[in-house]
Amino acid sequence: MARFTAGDDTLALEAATAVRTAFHAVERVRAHGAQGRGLSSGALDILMRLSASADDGVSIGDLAQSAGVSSRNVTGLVDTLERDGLARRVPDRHDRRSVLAQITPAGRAWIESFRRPTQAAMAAIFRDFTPDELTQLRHLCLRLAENQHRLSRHLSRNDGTDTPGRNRDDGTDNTRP
Amino acid sequence: MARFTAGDDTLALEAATAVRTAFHAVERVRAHGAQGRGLSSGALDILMRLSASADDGVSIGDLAQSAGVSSRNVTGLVDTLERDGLARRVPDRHDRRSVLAQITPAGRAWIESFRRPTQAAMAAIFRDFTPDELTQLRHLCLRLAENQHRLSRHLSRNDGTDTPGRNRDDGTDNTRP
DNA sequence: ACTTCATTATGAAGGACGTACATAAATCAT
DNA sequence: ATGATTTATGTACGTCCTTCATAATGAAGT
Repeated sequence: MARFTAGDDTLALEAATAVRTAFHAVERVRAHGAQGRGLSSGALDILMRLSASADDGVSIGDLAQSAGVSSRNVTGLVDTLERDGLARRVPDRHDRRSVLAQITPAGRAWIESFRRPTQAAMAAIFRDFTPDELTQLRHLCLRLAENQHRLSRHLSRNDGTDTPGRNRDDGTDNTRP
Repeated sequence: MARFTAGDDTLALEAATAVRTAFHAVERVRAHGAQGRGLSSGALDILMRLSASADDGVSIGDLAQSAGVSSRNVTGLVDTLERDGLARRVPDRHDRRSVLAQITPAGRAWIESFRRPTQAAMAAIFRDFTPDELTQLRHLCLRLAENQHRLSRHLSRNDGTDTPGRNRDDGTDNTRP
């Protein structure tokens, strides 16, 4: 399905479209699996990152950078998690501007109980994928993300605006007018 | 990045997260490439499908089914395309309930001029992917989508509600309370 | 010490996607 | 002919994500 045009350089476009379709597919199944549990995909992403990180928390900016979204967005997602008691905010004792987000015990419990149905859903959607194929898919996707990161860094560096400054950017186009 | 927990059954979860990240990466680059052109990802998806289909148009429902989203959503996206003059609605002479969406010459022109910058962007984000890897990625993603489709069909069939009817569903959970 | 610039998180506003439910028109089934 | 079903869409809503503006804090130069 969706062959679109028959070119040879269309390969990348087709792959991109396929990634989009796959994302929607995963999202749909995940939403169904976590039904009632009511954590949306963005919030879940952040919660997983918190769960994987050190216990003293991660700053909003670092979360934004690793998730590849704007920091404003992460603020909102952490709001959601905090409202549900799955995460908390603590001040950063080294930089009082910064806010560290931590996962709470309730958050860990949530993940634990969330693991089973979600993994069932994932097992279903990844039916007859071999472990090799899984790792391959994961590897390709992460390379994609890495390329994007490098690319956006490159773009934001010489994008006309002659900001010679540091610009340790998070991959977001926040620098554009 | 994002190893999360060290299990063996976590592989699927990691792959799913990677797909999500890859999707965001592609979206970001695509948005940058089409900057000013202002077609959002959903609308673009529909436009591509229209461009690939027969000239007499595709019904809203068929579009929804193939794109894997609700038909209401497609209605909105076609609204957008129509407002921009890239698509038009024509009545279906065989079924007067149905509405066929067609791509307009302006739509084709848009795609033509959109092809170059977007392919440049895609080439950039797929840097150092071999053609084999591209097709592999595409293949894996489409298998994912196919699994989801089958899965949701299966779920909606015996989901408690004893609708013995035909239920030629589009993969959406429209049947749920 | 004071000023100036950079960064951090967040408030405010908005666009887009996507969903569920309800509705009108048209078709199908009996 | 009557009732059920399908089709698209109106209405209402939630979430994600963005940009711009702002207050608090840090860093650095004079």
